[in-house]
Amino acid sequence: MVRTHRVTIQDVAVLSGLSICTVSRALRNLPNVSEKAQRQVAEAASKLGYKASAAASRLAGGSTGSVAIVAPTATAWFFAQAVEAAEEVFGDSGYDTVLISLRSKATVRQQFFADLGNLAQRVDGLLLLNIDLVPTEVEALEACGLAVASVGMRNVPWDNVGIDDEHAAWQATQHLLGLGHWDLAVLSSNEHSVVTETPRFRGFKRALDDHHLTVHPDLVVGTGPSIDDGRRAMTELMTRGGRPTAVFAHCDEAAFGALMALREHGLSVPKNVSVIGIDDHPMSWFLGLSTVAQPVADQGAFAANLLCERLLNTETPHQPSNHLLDTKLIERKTTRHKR
Amino acid sequence: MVRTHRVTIQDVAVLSGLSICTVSRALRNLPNVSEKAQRQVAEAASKLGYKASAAASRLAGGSTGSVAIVAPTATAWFFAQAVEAAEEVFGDSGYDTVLISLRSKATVRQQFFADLGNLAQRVDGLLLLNIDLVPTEVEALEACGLAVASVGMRNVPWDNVGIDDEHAAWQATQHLLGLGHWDLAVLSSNEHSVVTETPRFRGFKRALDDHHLTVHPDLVVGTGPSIDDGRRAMTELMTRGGRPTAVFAHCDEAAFGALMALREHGLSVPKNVSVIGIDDHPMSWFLGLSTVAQPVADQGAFAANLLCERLLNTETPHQPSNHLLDTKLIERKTTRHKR
DNA sequence: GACAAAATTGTAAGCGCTTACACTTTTGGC
DNA sequence: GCCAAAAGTGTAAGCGCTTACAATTTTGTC
Repeated sequence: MVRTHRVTIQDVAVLSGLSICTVSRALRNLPNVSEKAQRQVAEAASKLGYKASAAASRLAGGSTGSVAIVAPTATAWFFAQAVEAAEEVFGDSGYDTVLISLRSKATVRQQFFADLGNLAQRVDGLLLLNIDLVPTEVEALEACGLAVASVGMRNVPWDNVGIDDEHAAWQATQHLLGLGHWDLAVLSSNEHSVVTETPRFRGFKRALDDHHLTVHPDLVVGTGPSIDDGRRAMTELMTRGGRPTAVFAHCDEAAFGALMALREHGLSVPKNVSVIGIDDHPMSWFLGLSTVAQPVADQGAFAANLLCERLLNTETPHQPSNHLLDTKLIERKTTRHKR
Repeated sequence: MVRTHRVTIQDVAVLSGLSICTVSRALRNLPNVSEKAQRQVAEAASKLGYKASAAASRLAGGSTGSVAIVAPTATAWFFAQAVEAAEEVFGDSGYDTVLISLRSKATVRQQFFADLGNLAQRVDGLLLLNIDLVPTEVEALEACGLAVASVGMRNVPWDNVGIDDEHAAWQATQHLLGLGHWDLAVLSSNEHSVVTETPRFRGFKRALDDHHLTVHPDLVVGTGPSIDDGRRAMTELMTRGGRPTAVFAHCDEAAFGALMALREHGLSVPKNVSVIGIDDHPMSWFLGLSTVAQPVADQGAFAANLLCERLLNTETPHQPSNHLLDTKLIERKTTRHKR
C-alpha cells in the first residue's frame, strides 16, 4: 500500500456528495440526518476505510476514544484478569485502553490525582479497580468531569460492580470457626491501614463476633496482593510470636504466600494450621486451597460495559448502581477440624 | 478548585511575555531558544501548571504522548510482569500506556494489523511482547511509521530485548537428558504451529540431537501460556497415549498445568515423571518446580527504555540492537534421575 | 563603527474535527 | 395548493498546538 494522504472527513464528504458537517453527524449517529445521507456516508466511509482522527475529534470537543483503567497493581492475578476482560469490552466498543498502575506506591497515587485534570482531556472515562478512596479523592474524580465506573468499591457516586466483600470474608471465616478454630490470624489487605477497616476485615471480625470472639491484634497483619507479600506477612506474623491454628488471607495469592511461610516454619497444612483465601485462583485447585470463589473477569467486563453505556449517554442523568456478584465457599484440603 | 478555563499555551505565552511559538519551542527543548526565554517559559508553565493538550499537539503534527504495548495475552504471568514494568518506564517518561491484548485470537490479531494505520496516529510507539510475526506483518509494522521495540522476538528490524530462548530450552532439556531421560515430551508454545518452529522448540530439539535422539511427534503438543492451557495440553498428550518420563514445558505456568494433569492421571512427580519449565514464577519455588529462570520485569523495562530513546531521537538513523539477558537453570524437586 | 551572518523571536496558516447558526427542503393541516 | 413548522443540510468559526517563513536582534569581523 502506497503511503498516501490520510483519509479525512473531507474525503468522505466529497465522495458521498455531502458536506463535512453532515458526514460528521451521520458518522456519530446524531439526529437530523436523512436515511439516504446516512447510507451514502456509511458507504463512502467504508469504501475509503475512513476512521476519525482521535486527536482532531478530541480537540474539537468530541471524544478521545480512549478510557483509562486504574489499578493498584497490574501484576496480581485479580487485576490482570479484570484488566484483560475490561480491555476486551473497551476494544470491542472502539475504545483504546490506557493502563495506569499505581504500583502500590503513595507517590504514584498522588501523582495520579494531581494529574487528573490533564488525564481528563486524554481519556473519556475511568475504570477504577479496587482503589480505596478518601473523600477528597472522590471529589477530585467527580470534579474532573470524566465518566467513572469501578470494580470492588463501596459508597461511590458512580456505577460499581463487585462482590459482597464483607460477606465473602465472613463466609471464609465462618468456615474456619465452624471447624473449631478460634485462634484466627488474618492477612488483611494493606489498605486496611490507609483508610479504616476494609470490608473483608469487617467480615472477618463479624464472624468472630458471631461466636463471641474478638480479634487478637497480634494475629492481624497487612499484606499486598502478591505471593511474596503474603509470604512476608505470614513470616512476620509468626516471627512476632503469632501461633494461629487457622489463617484467613484476603486473597488467594496471599494465601499461597502464607502456605509457603508456614511450610518454611515447619508447620504443616492443614494438620497444624488451616488456611483459606478468597478468589479461586487457577492454582488453588491444584494446591487444594480452600477459598471463596469470585467471578473476576465477569466483574471487569461488567463494569467496563457499564462505563461504555455511560459514555454513550453522557447527557442522561443517571442513578449510580451497585452490582454484587455471587461468591461461593469452596472447601478443599487446606482447612480441617481443629484437633 | 474552581472549574476554570483550561490553561493553554497562550496563557503561558502571555505570562512569560513571549510568543506562542517561542513557548512551544522552549517547552520541547528545540534549538534556537535563548536561555533567558527558556527560563521564563519554564517558570510560567510551572506556575500555571501547564500541560500541553495531547490532542492539539498530535493534530498539529507533534507527538501523541502515548505508546501501545501489544501482548498476545495480558493475563499470563510473564506478560503481566513485563507490562507493568514497561508501563512504569513509560509513565516516568510522560507517556500514556495503551494496552492491546491480542487475546490469542487470530481475529483480534488480524484486526490489529488492519487497524495499524489508524493506531499509528493515536500513539507514537509500539512495544511488542512476544508476537511471532510473519514477514508481511513486519512490513506493515515498518510501513506504519511508528517507533517499535520488542521483547522476546528475533530477526526484527528494531530494538529487541530477550533471552536466548533456544539456549534456555536447551538448558532445560539438557538437564532432563543429563538425568537419564530420553522419552521427552514437550509442551511447546502454540505459535509453534503458526510460524514454523519456535526457538524454544529448536533448543529442545538440539539438545536431543546432541544425544542422537529424535523428537517423537506423539510427545509434542502445543499450549498457551496459562495453567489451564498446560493442563489441557498435558491431558491431551496422555490421552493419546503419550507416556514420557520427563516433560519440558515452554513456561512455568504450562508446567504447573502439566503437574496438575499428571497428578490427575495418578502419576507422581518426580517419581514417575520429571517436569521442568522456563520462567521461575513465584509459585515455582513453592512447588519445587525445576526451571530456567529469566528476568522478566527487566526485559520489559529495558525494552521500554529503548523505545523511549528511539522516541526522543526519531531523526537519528539507528541500528537495531538485540539484547539478550542471562538465564539460569534452577534444579528443584520436579526433576530427578530416571530409575 | 559598519555590515553580513548567525541567533532568536514573531506571524500566520493550517492539522481534522465539532457545532452554533443560517439556510434549504420536506411535511402536513386546512 | 398555501404556509408554517419540522427536518435536513451547509457555512464558518474555532479547539490548542506545530511549523514554515518573515522579522528582528545579536554577534563577529575588518
